[in-house]
Amino acid sequence: MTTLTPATAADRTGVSIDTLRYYEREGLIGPIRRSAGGRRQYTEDDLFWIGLVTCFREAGLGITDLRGFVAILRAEHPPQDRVAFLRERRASLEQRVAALCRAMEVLDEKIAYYS
Amino acid sequence: MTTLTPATAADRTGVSIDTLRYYEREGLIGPIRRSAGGRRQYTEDDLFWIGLVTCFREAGLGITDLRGFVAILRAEHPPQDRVAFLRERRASLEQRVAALCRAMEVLDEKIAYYS
DNA sequence: CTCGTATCTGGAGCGCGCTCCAGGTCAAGA
DNA sequence: TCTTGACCTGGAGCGCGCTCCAGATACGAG
Repeated sequence: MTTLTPATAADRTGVSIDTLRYYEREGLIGPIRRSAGGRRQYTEDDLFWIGLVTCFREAGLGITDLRGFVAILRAEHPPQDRVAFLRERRASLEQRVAALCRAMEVLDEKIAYYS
Repeated sequence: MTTLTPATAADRTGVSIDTLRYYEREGLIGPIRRSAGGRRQYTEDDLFWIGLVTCFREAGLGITDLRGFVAILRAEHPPQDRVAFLRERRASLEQRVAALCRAMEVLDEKIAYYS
């Protein structure tokens, strides 16, 4: 199975090497497999997971939130706990969208005023 | 004209006194009128403006962004500049919404999977 | 084998957005 | 008048999310 160097993984994901190591330290990804000499070897699965993390980071979730997310998806929580957790997260994202929409309404109002 | 103490303004806006002073230092609000003794006297207009700032902060805009917003709305920029600026801001908010939607789609997928 | 580059680790540093603190001032009630 | 509490200022401190650094190690090219 082909693996990727940190540089390649960083390039493919758009996340810096330092940040990849930081995410790993924080338990958001990995632990990434190592070569005999200790160098990280990223797999395509790792990249996919990094993509998920990035997606949530871009949506504004904090590191702690993501740690919870990772824990839920990995650990042996009963399915209903997972669903409840995921719905909670979804609701908080909806609230963020609502806040954004309020701000956009204000902007639209100002735009209309100056147009 | 009736004015409000810092405590009341904080209470009415949901923004802490420290943060109100911080916003004022950063030029996001005010400058707030002072009493003879130097105490701040907030007006209803001030509260309205604080509400705007809060709205944008909740939408995730940074202090620097808001300073730009304030500058545009206050200063003598030509209307077309203002409109261009406001449209730019709106576009970046739309991108945030898009990022949130992507994250929500991932969540929905997981929710469906565990349901 | 040697060189040069990539990577490793632990820890320090940084920008943001507050938040808190010390030490002093103002003002309303007893 | 005296007390008490809200408020003032300047500046330090803090949590987050990286980002950078030093010094050591791995490893592919020549």
